[in-house]
Parts: sequence; structure tokens; C-alpha cells
Amino acid sequence: MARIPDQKITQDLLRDYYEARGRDLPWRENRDPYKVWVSEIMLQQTRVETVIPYFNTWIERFPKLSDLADADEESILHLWQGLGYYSRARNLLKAIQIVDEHMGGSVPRDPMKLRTLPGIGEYTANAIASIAFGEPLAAIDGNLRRVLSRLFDLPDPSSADLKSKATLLLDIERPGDWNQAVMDLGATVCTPRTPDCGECPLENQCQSAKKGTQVQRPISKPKLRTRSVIQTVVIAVNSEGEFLLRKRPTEGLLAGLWEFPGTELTGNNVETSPHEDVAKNLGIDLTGDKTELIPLNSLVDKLSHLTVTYQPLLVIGFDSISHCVTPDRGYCWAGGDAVKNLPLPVGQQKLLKLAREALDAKNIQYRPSVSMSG
DNA sequence: AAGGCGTGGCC
DNA sequence: TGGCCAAGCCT
Repeated sequence: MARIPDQKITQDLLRDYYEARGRDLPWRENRDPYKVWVSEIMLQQTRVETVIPYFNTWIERFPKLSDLADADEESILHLWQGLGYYSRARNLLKAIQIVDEHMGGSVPRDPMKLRTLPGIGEYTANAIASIAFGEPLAAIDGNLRRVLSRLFDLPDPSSADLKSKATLLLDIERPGDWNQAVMDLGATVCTPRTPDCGECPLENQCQSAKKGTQVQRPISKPKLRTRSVIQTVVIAVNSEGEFLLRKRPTEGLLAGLWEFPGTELTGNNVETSPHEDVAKNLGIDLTGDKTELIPLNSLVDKLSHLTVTYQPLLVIGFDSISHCVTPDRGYCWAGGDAVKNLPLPVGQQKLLKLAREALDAKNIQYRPSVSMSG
């Protein structure tokens, strides 16, 4: 018999569930506020299984807050490489430095103070405060929204609805465990598409389960149309076997990461030769006698809001580079190990792989090598 | 205040 | 396969 969710009953059931079936995750080994913080940032819009190896590597490299405070942006972006939403990494570094320099090096337990830090919004502030410090706050994320929406059969709960229901049910004696129990439940049982209600400790209290409306709760927002662009790319390899890369702007898409130079194919340059234009700006003459041009297969990269089709041209054998390609303009030549140490978006890593395969096929050495000849 | 911001897994 | 989805934040 389904009944309206009861505070005491749901607390007991969730506590039992978390003790019996709660996941054993690296950031749950203790309540180190710094580690809780790092984990919460990494987990934003990102699955647990994806985060685990990144978290472990991160903590190994920066065991304490003070270690991270000394880091530089390029290093942390490299550690973040492949995790996505890179502003999280840059904001985390900024925020850690603020705590280190202006807050005595200790993570604040006051959620309002936490929220002043870049990258920490209402959810993350409450998560850190409740998990690390036991502050009686509900961390309202996608999981809690979905669970509450189903428990109370609310199609589209407002922020105020969620706050009142969450506050009603929150276990104020163990708020951190309660929040994490809901997250585990939402991630493994009360899932969006195919909830496993037979395994749910709250099934008897769930109004949606009673009515059979689970999969319609909560209603999903209409999705945004993704834009498509074509990106012309020049992959230049010099006589040292190094690749020419440039650093992306410090704001916006993939900020601060490195990429092969290129330009968006638009209505204006489609009639001309975009590859040639890009190369010219790099000081590379594509028409030189020794210059070899190898068109690579185009590659489609799907981002959250953007689909990019790369049209890469591999350029080798040129013999002059103009003055404009210098480090102070955000460009660099990077061979084997150097490329490994630059933060590259996944799409650029795929381009790099394509280029190396093409060079291998032509038996061209792309790593700096020790010359054995006199 | 709606849209920008990554990536990989799932069916 | 292509669209949907995942512990949000920022502007």
C-alpha cells in the first residue's frame, strides 16, 4: 500500500539502503573537505565511472589543498584532459588559491561563503557543507530532483517545491549520508529511462510507482538544437618532426587548451582556399616545390551544443616559416613528449592520431630522434 | 534567463 | 546511429 512519503520512514529506509548498498567510492574514504570538493566539481554533469580514475590521479598529484594552490593552469588542464567542461578545472584552481591565500587555507563550512568561490553554486556548496562538515542541507541535483519528482509524483517541481520536499525528508542527523544515499539511488535504481523499482527501498512510498508514471517524472525539457560547423585544419610537421599547435583563447569553448591551427569554413571563404589562408598566416607556403600536402579523412566531433567536422590537411616538407609563428603569439612546435604534455581536447587528439597514422604510412619520422649519422 | 560549456555510454 | 543522458555553473 503506497502512502505519502513520511520523513522518519524514508530516512530509515535510505540509511539502511546506504549502509547495505551504498557504493564504495574513493572520495568516500574520509571526509576531507578538499577531496569532497574536488570530487563534487568533477562529478558535475559527469558519471561516477568516468570520474574515478581522474579523481585518483588528481589526488595522487595534489594530495592536499596547498599542493593544488601551487599548481599552474596548464598542468591542471592536462590532468583534466578528456573530462570535459574545462572551466571547472580553471575555476577550481582559482577557488583553491582564494582559500589558500585569503581564507587561511581551510575550506569554509559556511555554504554562503562556499558559494562565493568560482565554480561553486548552490548544489555544490550544500554538498560540500553537508558531506564534509555535517551541515543540515539538502544538495539538490538531478538525482534528488528525479527522486522527489517521483516520490511525490510531481511532473515539473519548481525550485521551491524541491527545497520544501527535500527539507522535509532530509535526515538532519546525517545529512551527508542522506544526500549521498539519494545520489546512489538516483544513479543506480531510480534512473531516468528504466527505473528498477523492484530494487527501490522507497517503492512503497512512491506516488509515481503507485500510479505507474515513473518514466514521465520529471518531464524533460525540450533539447536545444546543436549547431554544425566545418573547421579547416592545417597540421604542419617541420623537419624536426614536430607539430605546430596553438593555444585557444582563455575564455569560451575549450578555453586554454591547445589545437592545430585552423579556421571555420564560412560562406565567405568557401569559394577560396581556407587551408591556404591558414597556412599563409602561419608563414607556410603550400605551393613550395618540396611541400607535400596530404589531405586526411574528415572527422566529426560531437560536443554538447556543437558538431564540428574537421577537414585536416597534413603539410610536410616546407622549408620556411615566417616570423609570425612564435611562442609569444600562443603557438608552439611540439614533438613526441611535448605533445603529450599539452592539454588537448579529445577532437584534437583524434586529429593527432590521424596525422601520425598518415606519417607512419609514408614512413616519416614524427618524433625528434637521435641522429646516428655523422 | 536561456544558452554556452565536453565527453562517453547507452540503446 | 543519432539522440539522450550524467552529482551544474556562469553570464
